[in-house]
Amino acid sequence: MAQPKKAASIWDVARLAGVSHQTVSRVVNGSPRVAAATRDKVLEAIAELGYRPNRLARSLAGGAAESVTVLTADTSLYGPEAALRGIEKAARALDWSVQISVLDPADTHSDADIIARLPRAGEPTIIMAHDEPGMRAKQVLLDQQPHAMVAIGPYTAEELAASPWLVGMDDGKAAAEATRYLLDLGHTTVHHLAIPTSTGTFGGGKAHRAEGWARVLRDAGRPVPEPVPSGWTIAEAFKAVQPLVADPEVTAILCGNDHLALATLRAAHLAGRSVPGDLSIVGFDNTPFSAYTTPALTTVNQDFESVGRGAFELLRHRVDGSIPRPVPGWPEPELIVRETSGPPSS
Amino acid sequence: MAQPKKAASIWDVARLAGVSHQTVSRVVNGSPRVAAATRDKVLEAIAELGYRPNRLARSLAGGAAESVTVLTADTSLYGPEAALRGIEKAARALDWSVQISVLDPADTHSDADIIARLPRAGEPTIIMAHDEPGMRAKQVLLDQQPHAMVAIGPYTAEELAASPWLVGMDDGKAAAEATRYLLDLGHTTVHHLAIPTSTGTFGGGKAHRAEGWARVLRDAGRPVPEPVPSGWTIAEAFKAVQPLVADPEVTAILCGNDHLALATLRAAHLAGRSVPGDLSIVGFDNTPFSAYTTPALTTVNQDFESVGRGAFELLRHRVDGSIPRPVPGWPEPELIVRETSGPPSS
DNA sequence: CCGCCCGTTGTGAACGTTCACCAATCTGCG
DNA sequence: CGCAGATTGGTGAACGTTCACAACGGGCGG
Repeated sequence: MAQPKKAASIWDVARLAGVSHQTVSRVVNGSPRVAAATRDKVLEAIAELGYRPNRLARSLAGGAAESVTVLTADTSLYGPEAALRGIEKAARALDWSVQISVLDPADTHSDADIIARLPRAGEPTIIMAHDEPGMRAKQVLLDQQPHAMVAIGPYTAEELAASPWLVGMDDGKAAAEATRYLLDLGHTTVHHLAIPTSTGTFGGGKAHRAEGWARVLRDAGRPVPEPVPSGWTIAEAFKAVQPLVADPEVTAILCGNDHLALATLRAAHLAGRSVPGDLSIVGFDNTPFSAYTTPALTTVNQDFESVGRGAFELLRHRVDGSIPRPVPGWPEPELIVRETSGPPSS
Repeated sequence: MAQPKKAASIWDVARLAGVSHQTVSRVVNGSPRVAAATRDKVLEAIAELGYRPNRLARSLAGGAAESVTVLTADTSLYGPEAALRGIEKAARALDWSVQISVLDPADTHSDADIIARLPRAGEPTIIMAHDEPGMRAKQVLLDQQPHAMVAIGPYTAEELAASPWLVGMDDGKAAAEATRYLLDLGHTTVHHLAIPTSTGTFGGGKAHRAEGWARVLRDAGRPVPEPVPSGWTIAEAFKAVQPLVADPEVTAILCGNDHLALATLRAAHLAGRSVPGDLSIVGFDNTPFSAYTTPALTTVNQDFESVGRGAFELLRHRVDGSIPRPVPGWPEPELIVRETSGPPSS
């Protein structure tokens, strides 16, 4: 076995089993309208030749897609990486193949560039990119193949209910919870080190982290400090957060994700401010390392892997109406209090 | 534009341009044997219809593959994740598509399972999995399609030279360098918190981290303590390393990667041992967070992204002989001394 | 002025599968 | 014993592309 010969096709199996190619196709696809005896013959031939159906030909001939393309902004971020993992797992369980395509802002200027990135028209696609090219890609897909796309992102329950192609969690609510927690601890206000958003440094939907944070402060009648914009990398965050940690008035910082929180922790340490004594720091995402920093990060747990799985299920439903619409089921974001948060020093 | 109509095919373009489908094919593939006037007509038709070649049909018809499958163990590990990023970037630049397939030990028992995981026979594949199913997958591929596969892993320069389908770095050498550094600092010996390997807790090739570590100790005539096996997760590492940090005799620990090092750092902190005063800790990989822990991790930098790019280039060369064999070009692993290492307290 | 060759274009057959239909063979019932 | 209806199987045409080869036209050498 295992010659470098050409792979067996459906015709080879048919010849060996003494049936037509169509019968083989039926057996392979588990059609009920084939006699048991015939099925056995075919199965035997399949085993003998080591036949495996050719995905390409299958899709070409208009069969089921059995393939997803994941359009993502950056696989080095924890969120997308975890969601991708969830998608891949779910896809693998059903024997779908997963394509990945990174939407680099550097070479994604026009809609044409985005269209060119799509492997083929109608290819089922999950998009998780909240930056500018990502939003544009979403729009393009929505125009071209709304039935074969799903977008992952931070959305409120209402937004999710309104758009059947959306999947995600309400980051705003989670950020609000974290902010309220810090306020309850006795902090006068909470500062925010923000991740980049699609529309600049601030804003986006109501479900964005910065929005939830600002909402709580406003509702509580507290001053709403200007959020400090950071890039995605820890190095950028470290630089951006300097003025914040240097300011003794600042007693609590809500960070856009755990990487930014780590940078903040480090910056605070170097600035000689004790955490949580002088300064409380709260992260976002519950990235695996966050339980093991010193002190351990207080953060908001997010089950991105489940969201990824949910996105895949929804996509399947949309692309093939016969599958029941999945009920979005994953844990709500949840604040995990560890060691970087506490009451202000007085 | 952007109707949900069916995508234009090569025939549609041909009809509109008033030429044959083959001529369109020639234009699309940049064949030189097409008159300029004809080419323009075709190009115009292409633009008007928004035609994009169908990858599936192209591969089916025996054209160039333009597609790689990455077989990996776990995308949540920094190494594979970074290498995948490198592969994806290189592939995207050439407009290849990237498929990803995770080799889960849980559902990869027999060779048949592995074969089933390959999208189609002859599909160019890069494999980066050093665990048991990974090794088996490598063997299967080597038997079936040696010309269309490349494996990434820790290999010595000799191993790399001997096997034209191998790509990687000599982790053993890097580990040796780190160990020697600790010895030079004055430590009597160095302990090792080891990542899982293909063959159990220890061993594998000469280029494995644990091998390089042990070699240096032996050569220096130092006691070679039993390496402490850890799983891949930080939680597992944290548990596994407890006896090590509790033992006052232990003054230096080389960790199999930065995640294990972070766990060790945390464990040492909780055990009341100061770092680097009582205990030196050295990590591996220079994971992005490692410069921002407190104290900052001394570690070994690895340019996995470049390795990934190199693997892709090699694969291209192997699958299409006309491309020049790439010279493996990426930075050697390099020790980065930060704050977690120092002389023993004595 | 004829034939040859080159540059250019067209024709037909793959590739491996599914889909829509049609044909043959059984079953059971009147 | 015949016939409707179910059950099972086969046939041919798609899908969108490339490959191998044949055909057309014009320029050039003899």
